[in-house]
Amino acid sequence: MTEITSPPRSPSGIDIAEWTRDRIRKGRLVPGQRLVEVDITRQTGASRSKVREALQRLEGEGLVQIDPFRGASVRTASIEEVRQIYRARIALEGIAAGDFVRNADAGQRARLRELQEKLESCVAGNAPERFGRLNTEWHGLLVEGSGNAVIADVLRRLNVPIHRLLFESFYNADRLRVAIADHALIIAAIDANDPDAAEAAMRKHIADGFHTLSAIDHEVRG
Amino acid sequence: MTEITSPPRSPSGIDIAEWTRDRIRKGRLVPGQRLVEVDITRQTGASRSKVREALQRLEGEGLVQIDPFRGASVRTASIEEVRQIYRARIALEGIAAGDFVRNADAGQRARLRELQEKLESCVAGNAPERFGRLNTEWHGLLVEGSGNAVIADVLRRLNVPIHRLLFESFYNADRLRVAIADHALIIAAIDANDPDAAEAAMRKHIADGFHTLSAIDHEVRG
DNA sequence: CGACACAATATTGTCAACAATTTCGTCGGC
DNA sequence: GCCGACGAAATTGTTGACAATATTGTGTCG
Repeated sequence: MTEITSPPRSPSGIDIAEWTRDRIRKGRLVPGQRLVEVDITRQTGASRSKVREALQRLEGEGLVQIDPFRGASVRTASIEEVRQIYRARIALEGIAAGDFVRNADAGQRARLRELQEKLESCVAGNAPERFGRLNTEWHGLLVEGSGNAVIADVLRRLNVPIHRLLFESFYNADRLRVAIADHALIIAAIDANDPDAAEAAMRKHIADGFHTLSAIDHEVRG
Repeated sequence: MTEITSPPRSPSGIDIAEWTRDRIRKGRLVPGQRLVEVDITRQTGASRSKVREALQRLEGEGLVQIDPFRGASVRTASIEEVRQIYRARIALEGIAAGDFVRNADAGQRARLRELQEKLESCVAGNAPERFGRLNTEWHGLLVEGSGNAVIADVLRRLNVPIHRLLFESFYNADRLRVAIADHALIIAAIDANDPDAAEAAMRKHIADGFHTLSAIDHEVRG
């Protein structure tokens, strides 16, 4: 062996797919918005070929929709699709909670409790945005601790179309308190080393989250 | 209104992504195999740009892996990844079985029973390939009847990397009989209108499928 | 014979130009 | 004022050429 093989450096410039993904996540690009190739070209400095490849990739990931001769637009999730996504979340995060009990190490358990305390500190201060971020982190940590990268990846993708929704419900102080109580139940089941109880509690937590959402939606539209 | 708006016809030629996806599913392209752009160009008649866009899309779908300056190759699933995929299947097909009880109409229930009878006819004839196809259809119909297109889509993607594996286990006659018995249990739960029992039976069915697989793998490699 | 340097080839990365199609604005008729 | 025809602009579809990198082949030296 002569030399450490240098890691193959990426082709060049910034990754358009990542750039776009970020802007969708941050809410800078709203659902339904059209993604004009030349605009992205101007804003990123990349050529159209790269932009087109990135958009195709994003359609593969299910983030954007491409219509012939009409280009790409940020995919919109209908109410029915949101329901279906939540159903998938119930299944996946549920089993992940059970697997967290089975597989997570002490450090991950500790970090989960730390995050929980931070979440609790948001209740008094009424900080919904911060709560939303920490909540995302909490759920992410739980899935990570389950030791299943495939499920983690699927959940990341499923969450993108409903990213904004995940934050909106936390502007209601009651919802915050209920969510924290749910988390506490899940953590209790984890501490008791009871996978089934953890799974059941997580399922209930997410189902409640959806019900809160549909209530909001009903209010807004009705 | 002057004329029926003609559906926007697709740009041109065949869809490279679909063409490649098919060849992967059919086993014509094995995991790890490199996908050279020019080769696909020659075989499909498309230009390289379109091939590149298709490959990017397929990487977005998780079917292929693209390394800088080395191109695309059919993604290989490690044993650990297969385990994780099965864990996700347990969660998703489990909840789908429960939702089938809640949402499927009479026609879908009838078709499920029809397929089951066809599956049973394979046991005597010892037709593993046919059994594999019908089995895929059976599981597909169940998810379709659950009324959740999101879960159906996720499962389709998850199944691609393990497509061959799904067939291999059925070359064992015992496994065929066990699988059919599992299906019968699930159908019994459906007929009894018991979602929880259906979910539990489906979970067990898929978990058993994975155990059979790991046994085969152990045998082959050990 | 094996290891290394170096050239030749194969393959991927990038870009700009042109063609096809949609979208938008304008104008005339009723 | 509304509707359609029609042309201009905007946008996407497609292709080919060239640059950068990796892979393979070859010959020389020890």
